Order: sequence, then C-alpha cells, then structure tokens
Amino acid sequence: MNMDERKLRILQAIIDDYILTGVPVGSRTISRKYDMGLSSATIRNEMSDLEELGYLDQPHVSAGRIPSTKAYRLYVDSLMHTGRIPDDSEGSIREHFSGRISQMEEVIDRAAQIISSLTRYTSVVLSPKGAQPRLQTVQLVPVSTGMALAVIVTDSGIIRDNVIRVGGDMDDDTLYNISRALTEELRGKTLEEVCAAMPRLIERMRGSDEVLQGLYGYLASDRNCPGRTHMAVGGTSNMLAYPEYSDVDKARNFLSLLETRDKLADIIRGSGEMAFTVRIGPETGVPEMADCSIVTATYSTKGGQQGTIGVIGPTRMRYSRVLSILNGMGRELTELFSGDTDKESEDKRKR
Amino acid sequence: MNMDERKLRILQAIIDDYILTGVPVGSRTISRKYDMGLSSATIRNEMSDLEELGYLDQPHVSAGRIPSTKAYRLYVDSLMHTGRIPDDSEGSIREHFSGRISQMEEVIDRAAQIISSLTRYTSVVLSPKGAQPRLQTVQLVPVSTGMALAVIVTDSGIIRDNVIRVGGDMDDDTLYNISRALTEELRGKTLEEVCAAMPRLIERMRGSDEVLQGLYGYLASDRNCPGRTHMAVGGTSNMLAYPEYSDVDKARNFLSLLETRDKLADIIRGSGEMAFTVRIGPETGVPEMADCSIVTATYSTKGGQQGTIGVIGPTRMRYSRVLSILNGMGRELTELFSGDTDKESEDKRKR
DNA sequence: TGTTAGCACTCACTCGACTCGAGTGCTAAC
DNA sequence: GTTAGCACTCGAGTCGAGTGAGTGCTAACA
Repeated sequence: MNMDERKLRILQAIIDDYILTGVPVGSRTISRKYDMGLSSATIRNEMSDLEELGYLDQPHVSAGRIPSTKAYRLYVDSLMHTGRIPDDSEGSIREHFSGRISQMEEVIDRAAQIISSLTRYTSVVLSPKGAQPRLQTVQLVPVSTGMALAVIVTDSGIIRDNVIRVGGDMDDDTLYNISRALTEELRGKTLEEVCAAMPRLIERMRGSDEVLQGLYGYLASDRNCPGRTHMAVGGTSNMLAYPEYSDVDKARNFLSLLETRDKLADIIRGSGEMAFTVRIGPETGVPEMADCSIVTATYSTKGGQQGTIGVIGPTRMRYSRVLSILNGMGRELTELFSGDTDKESEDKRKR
Repeated sequence: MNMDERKLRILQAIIDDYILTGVPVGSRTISRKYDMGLSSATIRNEMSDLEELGYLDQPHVSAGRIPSTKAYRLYVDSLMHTGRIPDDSEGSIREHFSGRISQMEEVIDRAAQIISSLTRYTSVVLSPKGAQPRLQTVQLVPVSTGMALAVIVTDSGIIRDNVIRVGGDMDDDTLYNISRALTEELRGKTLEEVCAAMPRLIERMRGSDEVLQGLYGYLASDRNCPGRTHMAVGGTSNMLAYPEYSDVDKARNFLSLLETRDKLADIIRGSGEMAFTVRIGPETGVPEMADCSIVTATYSTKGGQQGTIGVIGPTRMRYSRVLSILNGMGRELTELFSGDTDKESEDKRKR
C-alpha cells in the first residue's frame, strides 16, 4: 500500500483540523467540513490505511484519530502551505521594536515577548554566540582603589565588562596608558587568541602585571563560561491555555524545565546552526517535551555570531504561522544587530 | 465575647495545622494532634466563637474551618513563634553565593533562585534603587566611528553603561581627555545634579558639545527610566505544587501576572521601604492575588540605595520560615553590595 | 474495482442515585 | 465550664445506565 494524492489530501485535512481544534478528528468531520467529494465511509477506509502506514494514531477505538509524529514530520516537510508572514505580524514586529532599544539584553527580552504574544506559545531567545568575536578596544575604568572595570569592545558591537582587581593605587592616566598599549597589542585578535597572548604580555609588560593578571583571569573564566549568553523566555503561561496542559502536574514539569535555564539553552541550541529547524515530540530528545514541538531559527550579527530564537508549543502547533513569525523576527534581529548602531541611536534620539 | 488565652492557643493550632496541610481543620484534629487537654466538643465551642469573632471561615457546614485574613494578620503580628533562620538555610545562602559572583544581575538572579528553592514559593528580587547614587567616574570608550560607550561608575559600586553618539571621529585620546574633564567636573554629584549641570557644561565646553549632548540624552532618559532596575523571578512553577492552584485557569492568571514585569515590580515594591512587610490576601490590593500573600524585605547598598526581595505564596504560607529566609538573604545581599568589592574578586580568584 | 449505505459494536463521557464519613450544633448530664 | 451523645449536613467517591461519536465490516451499487 502506498501514499497517493488523495491520502495526502485527507491527511492534510486531518492535521489542519486537529491543529485547529485539538480534538481527535473523525471521518464524518472530514467529509463534511472539508470538501472532499467523498463519503465518510471512504474516508474511513483511507484513514484506516493511513493508520496502518503510521501517520495516524487512535487514542481509543471509538474516538477519532490524531496525527502521529510521522504525520507532522511529513506535514512540515512537504504538506504545509508555507504561508507568508501573517499580515499583522510583520508590522507588529517593527512597531514593537520602534521604541527605545539600547542594550542587547533589552532587545532579547523584547523579542521574546513579541514572539510569544504573536504565536501564543512559549518563546525563547538566545543572545548571539558562536564565531569568535574579535577584540577592538580594551579600556580600564577605575572603580575604587585597587579595582577597575575592564570594558572590552568587540567588532560584533557587543560589549563585555567586569570589575577586576588591578592592585595598588593606579591613577586614571596609568590605567589609560595601559589600556592603550593593550588595545594596540591585541586589536583584531579573537578572545581565544587574546588569552593565548596574555602570558607573553604579562612577561613583557612588567610593572603592570597585576592588571594583566586580573584581566587574564576574567577573560579566561569568561571565555569558557556560557552563562554570559543572555536568554529570555516569554509567554510561559501561554502553554497553560492549551488542553494538552490542563493536567497541573504536566504543566509543572514543563514550567520547571523552563526554569532550569542551562538545560533549556542546551535544548534550544540543540538544533545546531541550521537556519530553521522543527523538532517534533520525541525528536526533541527531551522526555518532558514528548508532546511538545520546538521550532528554532537563527539570526546573526555583524561579527558573524549567531543567536537563536525558538518557539515551544504543543505538537499540534501552527507550524506555518510560527515559521513565518520566526522568519520575520530573525530578519529583524539580524538587521538590528548588524545594521550600524547609528540607527538605534537615531530611534532613541527621536523620542 | 473576647479573645482569651485559650482561644489564642486554639487559633494558633488551627493556623499551624492549616498551613501545614492545606485542609480545613476540624475540632477533633485539634484536640487529638495538639495537646490541649480539652475535648473536641469544647474546642468546637471555642471555634464557633472564633468564627463569630471573624478569625475563622467555614467553606461549608460539614467541613472544618480555615483561618481568615484577620487570623493570619494576628498570627503574623503576634502569634507566630518567630523562628530563627532554619538550620540549613543560613549555610545554604552562603554556599550558593560562594561561587563566581560578578555582575549585579547575576547576583540578583541567583538570589531569586536561592530564595525560591529554600522557600518553595515564588520569589522576586529587585535591584537596588532609591537614594540617588553619586557619580564617581565617567569614561568614554570608543566603539565605532561616531559612537562610544559611556561608562558611569557611581559610589554605590553600580555601573551603568550605554552606547552613545559622539559625532565625528573622536580618537581615543580626545575622548579620554573629555572623560577626565567631565569626571573632574561632576564627581560627587547625584545623577540628578549631573543632569542639571549638563546644559551649563555644554555651553562651556564648546568643541565637545556633541559628546555631551549624547551623554545628556542618555542620562536624562535613564534617570526617569525604571526599566533599568533589574528584576529576577524564581520558582514560578513552585506555586503549581500547591492545591490552591490545581485549577489551571487560576494558575494561568497567576503566571501571566508574573510575566507583566512592570506590574509585578510595582506590586513587590508596593510595600514602600519598610524593612519587612507581610501582605495577606486582599491586603495585596491585587485581585489576582486574592488568595496569595506577599512577604517582602529590603536590602541596601553602600550608596544607600535600597533593593527589595519578596516571596509570593498561598495565604497559608509558612510565614515564619519565609521571614527568616528573607532576613538572611537581605543581610547577605546587603553585605555583598556594601562590602568592598575585594571580597568578590577574592572568591572569584579562588576558583 | 472503487464507492457508499447500513449496521453492529466500542467506549469515553455524563448524570443521577447512593453511600460514606468528617465535621458541626445542640442538648443534657457531669 | 466541660463533655458525651446524637441528629444532621454536605462534599467526595462509587456505581450503573444512558448517550453519542466514531469505527470496522459487509453487501450493494456504479
């Protein structure tokens, strides 16, 4: 037995209906609501075939049928009429971002909010990471005696800073001179390379070695520390609106998964650096998400770093809508992070 | 009819039991589990009196009784045996913080996690704000042509930074000289005063006026912008563990309240700057929280700024435990934020 | 050979009747 | 003032019949 055109059409109707209603769909529903020109009995036969082929499941004998993971897979890969971005959304994204946008964290947070409000699912946005950014400027700003703020500007426009110990009483000018020397020496290197170069520098620049030690310690710990990648989660409560989560225990499990941020980041990033991925149910590899799907997309920054945006929803997700919203948001973020910073300030200034 | 010693003891037993179990408590339970030396019938009479006095409610005739808001109020104000901090917690707080702590945001996030894991309720931590911090250093770090990062260090040790437009092509040295001049001029002023002084400065320091304009714009918007206060929420899923929230709709309302961060911050901060506040049920003033209680405490920074930590739980909250945990955390945060930063780096270095 | 009408069958779900038991209020005795 | 006893209330749980959506199968039809 093989799939034919008609089976595909019926399967599509079933998936569409189930995504819409969340209720197992029966043969009669299909023959009436969708204009197939076939009686329910025929549909029934076809559905029986589709079940045998592994595309449909039956919760119990006297209920309708629901799409299997395999069906969703097929749907996403080829059946889905990949809609363009919903009319309202494109404008919506723009509009939401049009206000004041300064810090990267704020953009990330806002993006998560927008995605979840547009999709009505749970959204996750991860800050850019990946390709090593290259150092552009180092500058040390005195904070208190013996301490300074090390500001590191990279070519991706992302700034990291941290308070480090510089020892003794360095006056502003001394720190500034050290900063200049460091910048000259290190500009254009990746953070990896900077770390590698540090021991040699410490050797050479006697007299300011405590400063360099401090900086080195910070860089070394920061480089390996994924904690600095910012993550925003939006619409956690949205999931509770779906009957799939009317069971409180299930909901709690899901929510506490969202709370373990490291794990969540791994899951979202699990898709690698593909432009788009859709993982359905078991494909997520997370037992707690056996009946969730995860859709992710990437965006990139000027420096070539990649960030991830994702949506988590029930397997009966409105995939096409979600994909186009993520697409729109990805484009918007890419633009925001790689367009020159002038535009941001422009917006800001206008207020 | 008046409250006497015995009524108080009985009321306390009822509250204790209800907080523990969440089930309406009957007269027999009290007479057996709590060593009153009274029969259930007597207790029954007393309970009847307590109900008349407004301290107890009866969900329905044949159920036990539950404490009213008034009862909790009395309990918190005078009945509660204000336990010292639970044995495990004091150490726990220390231990959790002993790892790497650098950015304020991280401390805040971590604090929320710790509080919620210790209390098993939902926790909220707000970054310090209030008393105007005084400027200590301004420094401009070049980021790209025409743009610079303005780093502002205040005496509270809290650092703000933002990318501003500086116009033209300022080289490092020029920016540095401007920074020095600005620092000299503005050190010791509150941010309010800095803003007030800016127009005059812009007048005087012709030639670098575009830089100053940019800085002014940032300061002016930042000063009035409460968005910069960081807020962390922990243990959102904890609430679902309590039978009070076995109703999914209720849970969803609660969760979406947690998501509207501005509103939540207002609610938490609603208590003003009291060292401790306990708001019970309707006292919260938030309809969605009619059967929640909010306990808050404050901590302070070197610069005299105040931050807020809070716990949101069901009205039958383990008040004494929560209060002592918040007390411990408040002390720890105050120490962290007002002790000199040396200690932090020390910890960091040890790793 | 594919399609359809008809029919028996399944099974979750609903709803009312019933039981059970925790808890109360009241009364009378101590 | 305290307590034992008892009738009463009412939510929660159980049981069973009824309902209806949906299926699979068979036989008739185009």
